[in-house]
Amino acid sequence: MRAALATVATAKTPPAAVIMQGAAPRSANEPQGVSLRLAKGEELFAEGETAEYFYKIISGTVRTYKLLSDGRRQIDAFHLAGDIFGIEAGAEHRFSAEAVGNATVVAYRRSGLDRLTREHPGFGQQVMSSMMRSLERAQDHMLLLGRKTAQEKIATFLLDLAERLHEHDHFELPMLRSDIADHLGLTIETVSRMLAELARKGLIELAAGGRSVVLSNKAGLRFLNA
Amino acid sequence: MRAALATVATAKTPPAAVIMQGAAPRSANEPQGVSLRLAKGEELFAEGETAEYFYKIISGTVRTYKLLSDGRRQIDAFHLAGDIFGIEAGAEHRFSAEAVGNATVVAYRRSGLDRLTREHPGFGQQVMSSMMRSLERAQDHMLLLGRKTAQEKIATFLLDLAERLHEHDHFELPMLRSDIADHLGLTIETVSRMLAELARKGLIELAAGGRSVVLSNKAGLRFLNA
DNA sequence: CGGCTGCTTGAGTGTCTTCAACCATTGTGG
DNA sequence: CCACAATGGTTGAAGACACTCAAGCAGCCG
Repeated sequence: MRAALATVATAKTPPAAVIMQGAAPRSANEPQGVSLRLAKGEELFAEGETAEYFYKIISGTVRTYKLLSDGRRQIDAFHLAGDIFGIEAGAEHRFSAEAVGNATVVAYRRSGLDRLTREHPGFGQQVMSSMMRSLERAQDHMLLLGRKTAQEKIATFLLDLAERLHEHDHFELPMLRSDIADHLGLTIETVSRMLAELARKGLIELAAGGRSVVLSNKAGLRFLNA
Repeated sequence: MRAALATVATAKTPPAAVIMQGAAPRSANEPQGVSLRLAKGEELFAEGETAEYFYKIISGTVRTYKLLSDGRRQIDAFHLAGDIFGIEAGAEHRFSAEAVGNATVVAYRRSGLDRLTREHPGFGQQVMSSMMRSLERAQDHMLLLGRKTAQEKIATFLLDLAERLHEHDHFELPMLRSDIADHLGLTIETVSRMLAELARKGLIELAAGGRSVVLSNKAGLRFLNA
């Protein structure tokens, strides 16, 4: 899935060529970063690579995931506009990251993080609280993965996504069924069936090849949220 | 499960009576805390409560967990000696915490955390890196919950526990089958069956009412770890 | 000794998966 | 401009893995 280096921006070498494409926002509280355009499916970094940068999403969606040796995949999170991800305690990235669709991100040098948070306290807050939120999301997700039924998983996922996209009751799914499946610990068939079932029950409406979702009965969905 | 307040120490009111019981270690880098003795099953705090303190384990094991409305439980982590837990981004605890067996912890006022990390930089590091480790553990655990088979879950769990207990190949399980089940997203019967199966295959040995475990073939277990 | 708690084991069931076919949409080349 | 391949999604039938229900066992404590 590593995108051809010939495309828009090469994820592996942010510097030079790309730095021109988009200037990073440079307010008082925001340090300088390098803007990157990612094509659909393009890889930002892979598990085990040295973590030189961490990232903030400007637009689009990025998935971070881990693989088992036989190819089973767990997507631990979808990162949306404004989210920060890729900060590591150790030297290496502990998961891989790819753009779900076309996306724009800003890359910040990890090496400068200490100094950076000192010089831009607001940004430091942002990084810290983003890590906290990651942890909280991970904890909620463990409950989902370990103890919720397929239907509850889908209901929770849709409600959560609507909120994070700042949409009330209608939005487009940025990701494929296979992404949703690997995020919720299901198969694509089960995802499809559960969506169909929620639609049959009148809790949601599906359209546009199953990518457009209307939450027609949020209370009903929340009930499934247990 | 909230322990009777008559027992050793009352988890809900650390101050006064308890502060005498054990003095917190007071090195240059470690701020003052209040030492608490917890009886088996005693509750430290509950989901939704105001987070006044966070904790560091001196001895024993503490489980943190979330519940669904119908009682389904997900134990997100077991905390062992040296671990720090209970730090929250918001005002409230986002999960509940109980002692698995008898345990000793030190409680630190959360309100002083900012100042605390400034005055005791070493301790600040400890808190930060402990949060990072929590996040990493959570990410690994999501992979386990979402994509591993029952047998793989048990193998991973045993290897991980041995490492964290600083044991090579023999240790006592501090927790019940029901705790293991709720941590791994299984039932107690499946936990029991998988342990029996690993024993039958010669990868582990069980004794002492199933609480004593010997890892007789770690390579074999690691293979199941995928 | 008897009752309690925790663990094990067996039989049957169900939820989700696997395997497979089919359909819809999109993009490409003749 | 249409044919056709490719990708993504749906639906059905069969199967498997883990769950539920149930009984029995072991260790522990009063």
